[in-house]
Amino acid sequence: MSSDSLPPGPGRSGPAPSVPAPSDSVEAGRVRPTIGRGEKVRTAVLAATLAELAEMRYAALTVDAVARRAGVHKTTVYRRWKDKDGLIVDALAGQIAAEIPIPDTGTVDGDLRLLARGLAAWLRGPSGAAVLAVMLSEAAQAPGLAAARAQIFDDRLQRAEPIITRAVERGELPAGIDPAAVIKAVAAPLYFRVLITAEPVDDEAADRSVTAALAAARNGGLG
Amino acid sequence: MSSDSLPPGPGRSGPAPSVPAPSDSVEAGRVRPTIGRGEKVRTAVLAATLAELAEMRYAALTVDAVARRAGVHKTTVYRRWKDKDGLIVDALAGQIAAEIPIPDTGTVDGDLRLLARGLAAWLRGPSGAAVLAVMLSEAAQAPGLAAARAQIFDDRLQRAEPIITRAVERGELPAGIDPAAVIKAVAAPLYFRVLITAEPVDDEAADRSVTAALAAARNGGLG
DNA sequence: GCTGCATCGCAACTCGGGGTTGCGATAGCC
DNA sequence: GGCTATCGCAACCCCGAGTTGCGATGCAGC
Repeated sequence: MSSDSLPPGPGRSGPAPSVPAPSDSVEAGRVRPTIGRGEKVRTAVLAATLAELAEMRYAALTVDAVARRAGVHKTTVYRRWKDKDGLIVDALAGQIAAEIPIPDTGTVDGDLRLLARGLAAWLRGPSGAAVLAVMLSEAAQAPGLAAARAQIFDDRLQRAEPIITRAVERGELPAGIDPAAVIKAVAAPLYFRVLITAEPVDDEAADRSVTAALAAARNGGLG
Repeated sequence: MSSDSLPPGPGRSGPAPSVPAPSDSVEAGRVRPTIGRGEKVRTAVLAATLAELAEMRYAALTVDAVARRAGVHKTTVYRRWKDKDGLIVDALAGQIAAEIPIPDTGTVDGDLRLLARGLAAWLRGPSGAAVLAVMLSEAAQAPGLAAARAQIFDDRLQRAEPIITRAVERGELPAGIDPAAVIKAVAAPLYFRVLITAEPVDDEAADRSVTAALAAARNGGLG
């Protein structure tokens, strides 16, 4: 399956192998930056992958369709990415960076409300759909994806926790509360709606989840 | 390669049509006067499907493997079920009947705690894994599965709501509360753990979700 | 026990998607 | 304008979803 497909990042430099050795994973070890044609192909294919993925049907995604959509030949895709999983992981890696904004309005209510609405919007959008489609597909077994999964949710959680710690400092929430538990309590109903009940994930749903989470948090239900 | 987890067993599912209609909806085109050999094949294939489903991911399930496991030829499977999706829907229809018990202990706390623990056990077990694997796969687009999904979760929800209405009558929870919201507040964190954070879904997690849901419910967070 | 019919086993097939290979065409950089 | 990496292309392999025709067999009823 997929194996390592690390996002290239800003600085990469592959030493020798002109002909991609098998260890030359996905596309990280490009010999030269090749900013000309190569990068254009790369972004086009990645965008096409996300577009196909946004249709929420992971298994229905064919490499040939992605290639055609990107105006590229199937072989070219396989020359740059090890396999379908690698391509998807790489495409999603870009989406992971597009984080949900962590607000700082001065009150927990405001912060959580904005956070929840941001999460709801993300879940509603093509990016969230694509990430969820892959995360919950059988491809989630792939090691690269397991890491990406942790990267998405844990990092996102960690970035949101200051909302709660600030609230505790302000006296809005009781000390001894578990920040992560509060964030999860906000997020869980929204994921639940998307994945299980197929109810709409709108601002109203976001607000309700915040209300419930705060009610629980203020009365010892969390932490 | 672990052994089959769900043998048809000495339990139910005799010749009596305990699960009558839903199966026929899938392969309605076929007349079925067969009660002798046919039923044995049917239960064997269905059990094999569940077993494969529980230990593998959805997309890795091959009809050939199911047939071999059931001691049957692939053609026979296709003669009884329209396609792979139909087979899976049918297999899961039997699992839907295996409900999570709805307790009645006399207190909301007790009821919800048992309910949550039952749900957690189901999510942990092969049946829950199989249902979730299919529900969240691309097969969820299939019309039969959309119906099955609603059947599973909505019916289950409706059966659990009396827990809350009883609690309101006893004065344990404020009137005007939304019973469905409370049940969902109990369930959502457990699904969240299974699907997103991959945290264990044990009795402790179940209890925590109940505590949070009740804290929210008693303080106007739900309803 | 024997026969008739439904069902099952089997092999051989089509179709499509994943993934590979060799070669020729081309576009970018120097 | 040349050099070389990259791309397009066609042809190929492998495997799993479904299909088909035919022969074998189990299960009635007699």
